[in-house]
Amino acid sequence: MKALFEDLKKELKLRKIQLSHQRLKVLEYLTQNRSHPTVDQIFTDLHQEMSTLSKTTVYNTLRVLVEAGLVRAINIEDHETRYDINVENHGHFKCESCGRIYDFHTDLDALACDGLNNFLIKDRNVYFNGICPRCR
Amino acid sequence: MKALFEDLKKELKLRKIQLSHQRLKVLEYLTQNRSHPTVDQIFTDLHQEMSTLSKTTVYNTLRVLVEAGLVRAINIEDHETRYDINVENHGHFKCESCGRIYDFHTDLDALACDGLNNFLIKDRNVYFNGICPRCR
DNA sequence: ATAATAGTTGTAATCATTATAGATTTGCAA
DNA sequence: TTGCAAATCTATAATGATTACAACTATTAT
Repeated sequence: MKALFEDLKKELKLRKIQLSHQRLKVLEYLTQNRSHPTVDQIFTDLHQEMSTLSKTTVYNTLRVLVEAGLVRAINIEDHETRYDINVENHGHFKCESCGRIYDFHTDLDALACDGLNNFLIKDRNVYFNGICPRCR
Repeated sequence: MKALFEDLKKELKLRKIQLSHQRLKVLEYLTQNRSHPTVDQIFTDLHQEMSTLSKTTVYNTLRVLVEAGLVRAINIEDHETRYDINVENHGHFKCESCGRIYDFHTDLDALACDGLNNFLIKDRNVYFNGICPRCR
């Protein structure tokens, strides 16, 4: 199911998280830009139409959204965190050549993992690296 | 199979990578400290016995070892890379409470992944987050 | 309406990592 | 062995993403 802006707004209301103008804009941006943007990309784009927006606010908002479980942080790259509105079960592939990050479907719950009895698993991430078809 | 220091040395020789004193020390450290140390931990510990060691050398050495495929970089945390001498098929679990990183066995190759036809997969990482048994 | 709380902003600080340049060591040929 | 080029190491400076902070603004509750 694609996460819809209106549904996400309801979700935030339910959790008693204030729907400020800035937060809604960031959330809307993420629903419209599913290419796993960085903070800088989000900030730069939104700054065009909201000249008073602060980068700190983008950081704060993303932290709130991640904590609320509406957004997923991707650390497939060592140096810069990316954000994904899609929190469903899926993996990420990063092309070493062009840097693009692709989603792929995979069933993480089906992944057998010995040695994690009695562990409380809250979050699962699968990151692959390699070369994408366009770059081969 | 546990990676043994002597075998790793041979592997480096085969690949024509110089076995400098510093590189061997870092490699030996990793075989003896399998708790996924950070650069800072490696540097601080080795600095005790090699007072002239530079942190830059630790960074350079780790890059060489990762490129040679002898060491795996772990980016389960956003802010600091950890290093693992174990490059076999396994996943990492990070406890949100105590910060410990656990290995767990899992067969990544068996992970079905739709949408990656024609992708050249070079590396697979699985990161889980949650609470470990000690902290529950 | 007013006070208290939450959110935003801009700047400064932090901190892991990388760049750089000079010093040292190593490998190899004469 | 000697000498030289290439590789490695070291110390310091620079970079750049993220966080801390303090003042300001908006929202909520009484």
